[in-house]
Amino acid sequence: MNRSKITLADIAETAGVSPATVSRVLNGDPRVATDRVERVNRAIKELGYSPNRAARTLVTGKTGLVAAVIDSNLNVFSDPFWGQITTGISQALQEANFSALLMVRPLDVDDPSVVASLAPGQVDGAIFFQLHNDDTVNLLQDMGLPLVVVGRPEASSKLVYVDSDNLGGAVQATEHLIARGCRTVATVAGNQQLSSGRLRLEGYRRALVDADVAFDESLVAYGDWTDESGAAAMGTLLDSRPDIDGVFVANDLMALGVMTVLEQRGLKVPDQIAVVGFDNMFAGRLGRQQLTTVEQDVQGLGAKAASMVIQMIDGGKPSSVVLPTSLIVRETA
Amino acid sequence: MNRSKITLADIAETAGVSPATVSRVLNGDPRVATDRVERVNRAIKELGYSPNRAARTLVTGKTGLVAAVIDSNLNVFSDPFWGQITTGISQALQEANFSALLMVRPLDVDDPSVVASLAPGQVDGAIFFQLHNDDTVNLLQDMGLPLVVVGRPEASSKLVYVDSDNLGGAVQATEHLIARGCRTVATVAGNQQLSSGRLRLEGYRRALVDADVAFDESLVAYGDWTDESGAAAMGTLLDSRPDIDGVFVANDLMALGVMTVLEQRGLKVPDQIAVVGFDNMFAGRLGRQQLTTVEQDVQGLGAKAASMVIQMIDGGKPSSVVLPTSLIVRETA
DNA sequence: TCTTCTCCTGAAAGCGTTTTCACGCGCTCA
DNA sequence: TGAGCGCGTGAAAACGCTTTCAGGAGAAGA
Repeated sequence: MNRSKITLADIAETAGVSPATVSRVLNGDPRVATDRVERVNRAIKELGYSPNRAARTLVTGKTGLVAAVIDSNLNVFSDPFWGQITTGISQALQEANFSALLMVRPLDVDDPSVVASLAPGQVDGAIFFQLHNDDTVNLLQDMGLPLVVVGRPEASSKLVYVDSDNLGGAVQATEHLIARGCRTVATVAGNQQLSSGRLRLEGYRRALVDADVAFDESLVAYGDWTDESGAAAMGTLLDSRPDIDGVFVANDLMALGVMTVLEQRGLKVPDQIAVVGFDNMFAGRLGRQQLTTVEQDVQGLGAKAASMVIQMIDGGKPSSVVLPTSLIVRETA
Repeated sequence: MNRSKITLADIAETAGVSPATVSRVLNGDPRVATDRVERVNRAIKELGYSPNRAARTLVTGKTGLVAAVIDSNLNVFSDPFWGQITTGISQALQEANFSALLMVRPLDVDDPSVVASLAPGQVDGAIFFQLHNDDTVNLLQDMGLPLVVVGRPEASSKLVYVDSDNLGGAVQATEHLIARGCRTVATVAGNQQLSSGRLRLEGYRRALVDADVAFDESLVAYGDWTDESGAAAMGTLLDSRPDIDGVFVANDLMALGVMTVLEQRGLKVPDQIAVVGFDNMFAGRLGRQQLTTVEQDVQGLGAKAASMVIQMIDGGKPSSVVLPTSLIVRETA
């Protein structure tokens, strides 16, 4: 049970070879004679040895660590996707023998601590989540840190990102509503501080324009992604525009609120008013129906981000990626 | 911009002192003359130096890392709490100058890789999430790894854990139903593989017994935490026992399904049937009402786990903790 | 047979810190 | 005034690994 201190030297001794040889075996150097490889591996297994990361890092300069950085000012906390994304990241990193370092920090203040934690030599790369401002990230990039952003940075930014096709998904959703015959299509938009919120609204607008329908401000209401805010937004919308016969809701949680309001007002879904959500968060029914929604591959988002960062660490220059979304037609539209 | 290689030796040189002195300043050794401290700090700022973790780890033997380990066989992924817990952990660790290492791995197979990643010297401590089997964890504990479990391990286990008061919360919820006059209280239980599922069911049972109501198997249906399964369970329940006038649902997502079914069947909530959930996941309305539910402090759970692990790293022997839950009475019961 | 390669191996340097140890200095206390 | 003390400092060893370098043993070529 005293695994306390088994070093490479120990196993060199019991295997009767030099430390250098052990190191070579560990790193798969093909030049070592097979019988020695055998002896070394046996010794490793026997003594239950595992190499000391710190020592290895010290000489190679590679930490084997990739940081996943979340702006704590952002409430991604309660987002159910957060778990899936981190899972995607963690597993993809793991397969490439990296570990994920989790950092939930305020990014907007000029906090030197986050920069220090990510300075060269501390981690090999980093993945940032949808940020308010890019300053810190740009600084780190200039310092030579391989990094990718999950979500969409400012258009002018040079940052490499990976994102779901929020725009395309919103277009699909809205087109679907138009195609099924809705004449007055409204939207409950999400937080416009976030690129996902902006793009889903823009997709709605674009689909309308493409269908030669004028964009009408009075058909847009804003929520903050919560079910509550969705309900409130839908209420406002209906009060001013009772003629609405279709609504694209920027996420499923708000759609939950929307469905509730529609039921309270006795509006039949989808006959009187059709509803499309975004996220595919609920497998089951919302009110009387199953929600038609846009699905995104959240775990894939994380995995992609991880593989891109690894690519950059290996000296590659991957370009930004937008992952496709797909419309899942169920009962509400 | 060439932060590439600034070492302690560099700043020793520009400050005109020995490396040893710089190290002492870095570690707040009080014995260094104030003017030298001043000189050193100036040099540090000037050169933008930050100490190399690996080198430090190598000599001190402390990594400054705490692993957060999740069984990937478990689908905590989609659990919205996962984000909050990790946030709690990450922030609490950060305050104590530790970093969180995220590991999503299969724990039930005899995977040596997870043990190797957590062997002494790789991390200072670990936090495990509700596990199916304790073998790996016990092994690591025997190897001297400071660790705490989030969730409830087997009763016989020696593991230190932190958990919400699932039992107490369920008792509260059920008592509330009884107190408001429900005569036939059913429950939609969660996954019985998980301690939370078992304890919430047990709490329901205990509250009944305490109120001198016989526990009746036909009033129990099982779901798997999803809204779909909640709806199915409630349907089954009502088919066999139309006399039910109150139901404790083991989580809010299933309660969402339950509410839908009740509405479909035209049952008035809470007059004909009262509903209490668990988790306080939805701020808004479910169907026509706002859900009465049991709230747990998820982020606090993570923070507590982190502080306990730190305590253990510092040589302490914290005992297990059960965090209180509270009943939030709204409209459905 | 003697050189020249090739192949495998070990010795040793070095990665950037912390920490022990010893030293010199200026005091205080007999 | 001399012994002793505490304090601040630097030299150097150590942490566990990788990697360069050089050497020894054969094999191949002359």
